[in-house]
Amino acid sequence: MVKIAETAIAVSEDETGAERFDRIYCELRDRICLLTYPPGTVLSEGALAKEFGISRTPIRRVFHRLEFMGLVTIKNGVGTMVTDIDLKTFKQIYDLRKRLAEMMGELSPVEITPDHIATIDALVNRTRNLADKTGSFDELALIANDLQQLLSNLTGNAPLCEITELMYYRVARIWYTFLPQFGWDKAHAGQLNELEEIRAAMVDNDIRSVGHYRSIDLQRMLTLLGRLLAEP
Amino acid sequence: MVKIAETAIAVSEDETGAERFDRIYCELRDRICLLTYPPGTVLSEGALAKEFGISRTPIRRVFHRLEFMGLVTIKNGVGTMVTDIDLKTFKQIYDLRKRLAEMMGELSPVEITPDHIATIDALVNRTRNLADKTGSFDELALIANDLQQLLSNLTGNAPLCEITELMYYRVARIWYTFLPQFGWDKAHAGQLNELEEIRAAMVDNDIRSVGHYRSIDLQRMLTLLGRLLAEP
DNA sequence: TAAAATCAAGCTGTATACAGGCTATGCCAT
DNA sequence: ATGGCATAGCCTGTATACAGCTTGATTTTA
Repeated sequence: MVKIAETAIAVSEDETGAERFDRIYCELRDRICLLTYPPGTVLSEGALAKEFGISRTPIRRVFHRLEFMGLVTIKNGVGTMVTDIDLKTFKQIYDLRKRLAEMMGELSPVEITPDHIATIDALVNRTRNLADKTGSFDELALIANDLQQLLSNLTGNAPLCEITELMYYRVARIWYTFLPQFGWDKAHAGQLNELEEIRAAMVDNDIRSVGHYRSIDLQRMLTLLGRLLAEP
Repeated sequence: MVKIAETAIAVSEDETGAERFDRIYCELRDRICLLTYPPGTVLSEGALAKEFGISRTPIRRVFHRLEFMGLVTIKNGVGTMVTDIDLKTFKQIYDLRKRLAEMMGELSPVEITPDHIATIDALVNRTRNLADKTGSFDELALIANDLQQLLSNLTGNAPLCEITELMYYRVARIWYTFLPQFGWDKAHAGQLNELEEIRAAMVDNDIRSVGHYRSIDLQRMLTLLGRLLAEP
């Protein structure tokens, strides 16, 4: 979760080692994706160890995972730096994600349950409630994260889930960077539209269409981005 | 194997930390993929640390990477065990690899250079030389590894390379397990055929066909496997 | 005899001290 | 004044001792 305060509160007494690892990993990942740590930020093992009240060892493990996810670069003697993604790679990943989204409906799709519908309904409502809260890009990003997680669960092909998630988090903050440039109304309307389209497809138990809409939305992002880069 | 002796010799004096990490990582990965460590094998940090003449710390880092690659499972208090892949997951990954192979020719394909041709020629020759060396499944597997690496370099889409490689190594040993059941002649002829088809496509600078042939070969493997499982 | 509790041995997880690498600052020589 | 160099301070990398967990054998008890 994403809010730091909440996370701190949520720490249970009898937390196991793996749980703590996941908690800290998600925490740092979200800080990077929400630009709390913008690209170029130097993360110190020692400082974070002190913040979380543990030693450097588990923090190092989290760092190595973040490095594997492509979110940081670890350099001996220098530090651990939040990566910056160039536009070329960004486009490549979006191309890839478009294809992966379409696969979602084709490789081992799962039956859609009322739980799934309830989840997407909640996301639609959260987004609707943001209609007049101009500039709530953070909340928009959190909804996008949850949508990604929901869509991940719509295929029984576990490796495809993994890969989709990997690519999502690798570019999430770049998307977040450009969000304000689209303007609040456009960004909000776009996301609401995608959510409603996906919801409709889910109600019809038509996962192929879900993937199709997702793919269209990724293409839309690429088009918008290209226009933004051409204008100035 | 990756013979231990050779590896030991190959260690240069001024090896950097990252280089040593890669060396040990590749070594253990290959031992797992070539079934030197069959599924279920328990790997001990202490034992391997002693073998490589270092402490447990860097070995642990390698273990965590292997876990991320899906090749081992680390359990606190128990040990680090080589994973076993069920057939369902195996099929899912092959389905995924088929799609990824086709993307190779579509997403940012690179220009094929004489170097690439030389590499594929060498692989074809190595395979031809195995014609009458019945049972050299190890060498066949090593050639397959090198082919995978070559194909990875035929797309400029780096994330696609990563993912393709990830999925390859995750099922490599399962493929290797079934190889003897196909019989030497069939296994050898199949691989030689794939290599020659891919070579021809590369000579024509037709990466799309390269991916297509690769995809066909993956499908052939799935079909053969299905037949094997149906017979007994 | 059988079931339950105990203990021992092995493993990974953590903390910590120390070694090694990088960088910037400041001094010294030119 | 400036270029080169030494050095201090930070960082990550490594080694190691210890804590915690799991499992299976052993002993105890009903």
